[in-house]
Amino acid sequence: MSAAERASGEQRRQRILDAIRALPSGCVVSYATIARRAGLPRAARLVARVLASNDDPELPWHRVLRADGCIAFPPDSPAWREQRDRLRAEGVELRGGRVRMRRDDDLHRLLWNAAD
DNA sequence: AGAATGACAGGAA
DNA sequence: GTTCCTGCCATTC
Repeated sequence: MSAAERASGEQRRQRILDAIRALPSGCVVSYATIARRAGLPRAARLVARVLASNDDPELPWHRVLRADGCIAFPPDSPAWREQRDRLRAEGVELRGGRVRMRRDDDLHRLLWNAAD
């Protein structure tokens, strides 16, 4: 088990927030990718919890999507539209209700893994 | 203490 | 491509 996986709840939360803050504008990744980046490869749901309880307005939460490219909120809900708008403002378009991110996700994972 | 819940994932069918 | 099912982590009933 890695050091990150042995970390306390608060430490895990900070690692996850750091991983999200590292996302550049226009870059979208999945919850699982953030979890991996935080050293917690099985904690995708924890990432969701952390985001749900986040209060930092500077956090680029809108760059985190489900693995299938869908926005995690209920379709057409206020939160869903807000996330779509924020993404669109960064040049990320939704096609058929989802973002084309197969390649991107893999690319960023590879870049991050390569950097580790 | 056990069950239910949620901004989830990955493999199977 | 899809939907379905099982596994995950932590919190809340």
